[in-house]
Amino acid sequence: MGRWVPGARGRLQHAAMELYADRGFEQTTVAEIAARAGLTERTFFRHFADKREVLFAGQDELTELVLAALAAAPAELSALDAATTAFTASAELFGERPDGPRARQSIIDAHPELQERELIKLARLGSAIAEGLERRGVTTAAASLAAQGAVAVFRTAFERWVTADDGRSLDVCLREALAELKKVASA
Amino acid sequence: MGRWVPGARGRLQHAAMELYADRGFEQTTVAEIAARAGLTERTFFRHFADKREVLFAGQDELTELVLAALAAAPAELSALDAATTAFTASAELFGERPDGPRARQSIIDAHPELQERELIKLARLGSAIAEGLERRGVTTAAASLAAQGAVAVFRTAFERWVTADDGRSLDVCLREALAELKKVASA
DNA sequence: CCACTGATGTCAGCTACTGACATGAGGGTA
DNA sequence: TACCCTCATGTCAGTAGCTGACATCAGTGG
Repeated sequence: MGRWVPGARGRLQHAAMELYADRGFEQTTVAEIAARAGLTERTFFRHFADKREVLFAGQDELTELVLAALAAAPAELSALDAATTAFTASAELFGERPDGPRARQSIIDAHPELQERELIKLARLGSAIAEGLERRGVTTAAASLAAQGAVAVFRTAFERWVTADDGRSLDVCLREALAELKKVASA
Repeated sequence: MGRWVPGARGRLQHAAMELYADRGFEQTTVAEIAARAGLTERTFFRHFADKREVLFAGQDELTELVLAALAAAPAELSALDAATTAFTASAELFGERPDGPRARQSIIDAHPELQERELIKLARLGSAIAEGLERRGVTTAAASLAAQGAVAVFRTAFERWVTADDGRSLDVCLREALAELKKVASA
């Protein structure tokens, strides 16, 4: 057996989720999270840049998935269609049932500091998508607007998927939201 | 003459802008800002909730201006058109020349922590606009998407206005960006 | 047998932020 | 004039997020 129990990072994430959900983000200290994970505060900050980041560890994978899907999208799709469709690939990350994402999202929704972090992650994702669109030949301005539109569609779809009781897939929600955005923009 | 030099709040804002611009946001301590303004650290936190908020003091006025303009917009305008046009009223806040806003924006652009704050302010502005649209009879989903679209248009237009050398007005930039979004969404 | 690596622990320190209490000029009132 | 009340600011002590420097020691490879 090794010197340390393996999976420190995962234990920290798990402990943080539980404590943030139980007593709230501000009422939880990093020392408490570390203790619950059987580690020290210093180790927490070696795995995560700050107290919020522990909830956003999967974000980079999301970006990679979406970018790969975007690069693989048929060339004849419009910028907005391509970007939105690329989000379909994110289902691979979230899984079939929205239960897990729902728990995490309810923590974020309850704490403005966490919303700030989520927003900048989404903004960066949007910038990455815009770059991906430019690589497809879309002009800079159009790419930026299409990317922001796609992110708005994703947010809407994700919220609906997480909230809804019916078993609609994220994919279906994305298509619905995309259609609504197009309708809104052409009215 | 009073016990204190008046204008404490303004002095704090001014000192913070200068120091953030000079040595960067993280390298500036609140104690230094307060000292430059002839006050104490404690007083800084009585005027501003945290170290970032000092740069975002005018945000509430922006929201009020835009909401008022939205309420006054002709009923026959589409949701997206109404929301975008409402941003025209913000010119009253920014002034004719982009020099002031440009300085502030370059500070924000250089510091992720400040971008986070800016993003949540914009998100809240978007939510407020969505509510305003619902009051005009737009459905919840369409209102949310139109509001996010309008915010994206505003961001694009604002950046262009602040960056550009030519003397294009914010108003013109808004119209351009709106046309581009519509084009992107209908392609 | 030894040197090196790398995840973790320990410790000291800075700074953002907060609560509790003190201060004292301005202004109103008897 | 004497009194008191308000309220922006000061003072002080304390919590907690976060960092740098250094120590520890199982595993690994030579």
